Amino acid sequence: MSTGAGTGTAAEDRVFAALANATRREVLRLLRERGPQPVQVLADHFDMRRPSLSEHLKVLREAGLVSEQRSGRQRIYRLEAAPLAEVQDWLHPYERFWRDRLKGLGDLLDRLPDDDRS
Amino acid sequence: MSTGAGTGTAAEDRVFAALANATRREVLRLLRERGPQPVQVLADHFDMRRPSLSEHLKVLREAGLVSEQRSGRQRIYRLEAAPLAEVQDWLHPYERFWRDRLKGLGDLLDRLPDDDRS
DNA sequence: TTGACTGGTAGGGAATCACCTACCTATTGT
DNA sequence: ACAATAGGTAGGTGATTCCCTACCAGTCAA
Repeated sequence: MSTGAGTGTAAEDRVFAALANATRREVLRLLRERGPQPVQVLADHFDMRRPSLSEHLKVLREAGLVSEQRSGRQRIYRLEAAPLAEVQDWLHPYERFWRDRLKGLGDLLDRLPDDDRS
Repeated sequence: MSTGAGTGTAAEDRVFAALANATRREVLRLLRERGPQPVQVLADHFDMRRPSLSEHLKVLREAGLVSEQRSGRQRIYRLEAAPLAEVQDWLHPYERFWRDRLKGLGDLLDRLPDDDRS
């Protein structure tokens, strides 16, 4: 609980809300695939005015998904993946549901709670 | 790509949008921990009128995250975890970013694109 | 210092969201 | 048939989202 990871609070909410928008997910993909980039380069990929992208970047920043580093008059945005690790943590308890289902015994487990063994 | 998984389309959008709401995430948790349940039992856990919960269930249904099975006058909702597997697939290419960062060589990788090796 | 450039903030508008109160349908029990 | 129960749909409202057009602040180059 050092970083407040996976507690199900406001931080979690901000991350999921940030990921709810396709433009913002695309920004994350660009930063992942092309490395850190200034705003304008990012903006070239979208059919959208720059101020709108700036607001998306703000949402991502407040969710901790990107960081900015000033370099002259540019702001270089960089992917910060740590909150995505928390999403994976959130996802983890669901994993056996799709795994088990693939093995064909999902129906049995679906009818059973899982908190007995937690 | 058989089920249209992870293509970055409307289906993906519906799943992320569904997960953006804390009430809906809580519904998923309840279905996971307690197994399939009728609407009313789910509704007891929320400070919200039943019609509102019904709409949340509709969003979850249209995202493929729950299914309903009619049993008399009840509707039993069940967790459908397959779309969450797609979220995990979406998450996967980001994984090395938080892993590598933990090892202290994140800065190097952050500055490099990753699509060369894809 | 003036002008170009980068990128954020202010404020507004249309659309969507999340809730509500009615109301409707279907099923079950008497 | 009638009343009660389960749960969805209709329609309305305030808040939030996502976009826009100005406009402002900081940096660099002449």
